[in-house]
Amino acid sequence: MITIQFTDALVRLAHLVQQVFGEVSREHDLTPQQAQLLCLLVDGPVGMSELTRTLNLEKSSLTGLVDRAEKRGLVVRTRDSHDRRACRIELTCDGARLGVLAHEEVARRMDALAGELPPEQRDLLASAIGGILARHAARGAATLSGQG
Amino acid sequence: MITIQFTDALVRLAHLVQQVFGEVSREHDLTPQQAQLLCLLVDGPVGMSELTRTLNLEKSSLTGLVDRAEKRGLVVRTRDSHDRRACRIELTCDGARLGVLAHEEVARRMDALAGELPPEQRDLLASAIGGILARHAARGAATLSGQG
DNA sequence: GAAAGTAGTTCGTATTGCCAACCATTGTCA
DNA sequence: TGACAATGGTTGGCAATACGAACTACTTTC
Repeated sequence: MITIQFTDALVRLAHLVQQVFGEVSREHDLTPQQAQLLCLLVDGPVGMSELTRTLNLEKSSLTGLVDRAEKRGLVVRTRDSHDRRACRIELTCDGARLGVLAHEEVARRMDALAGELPPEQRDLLASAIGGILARHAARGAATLSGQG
Repeated sequence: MITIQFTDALVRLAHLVQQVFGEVSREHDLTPQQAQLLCLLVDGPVGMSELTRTLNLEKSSLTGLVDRAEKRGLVVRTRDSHDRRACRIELTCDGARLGVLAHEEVARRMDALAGELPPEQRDLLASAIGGILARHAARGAATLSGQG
């Protein structure tokens, strides 16, 4: 097994994921960003502010992304009943269909790529990544509360 | 330990890497794409065609990226001595400095995020990713030779 | 009830990325 | 040798992406 530098491995992996995501998006006539947005919304409507955090985007960038998705009939803006400034982004039927399709297809391909890994390595990989993500989340929270 | 879906884990990890890369780039007044380009060139000059494959970009997109990087004095185009159509993209001193800096800083942060992992998990992660990348490379080669 | 904060939008600008069309050079092969 | 395909890059036009600053509208705080 070739041993590559740890960081390089992560960076290349990220690049690979981007690539798979891009291919799948294109096959469904979506931009990668739109596909990402749809995938994020399959579990239910989300507000703009939360989306900017999840997608790590400036709010004006998100406005544009949602505008274009709405124009294509993939999502709709619904007013939030508790806060009249806020809105919730919700999938249309079309959007939901595409979101699920794209998500499944990406999962299928990533699974195919990881298919050779023995199951226990696979689980370990998932949990190791879970640890990294958790650490990053904690780090982010600490930074926000002034410990950075 | 929270168990997340395998694909989701990979996608989120990719997203995290993107984020770190973006932060570091910005701190050095680079766009993520420029930083990526510089990092790719630290080992020596590379031709446009090879770069399109590595970066998974259309050739015209790469022309633009290199144009802007050249305008900023980060890289230069040198003619290839064996093929008068081709050129090699080479770092300037400035570009090399920034490329190394960015690469080191990204590595530092990824290491920090992975720091809590026990060493054996870390190695496993690296080699598992290596396997995935190798599989993808093989798959790509097979596709190119008509077995896709 | 004024001031400060939060949720989103608008506007202007640079970058990214694709495609089709193109030029120049190199390779093929009849 | 000389046409013709293939390869390496560029150009031009276009849509999408992303940022920052300025703005509106609503909510919270004091």
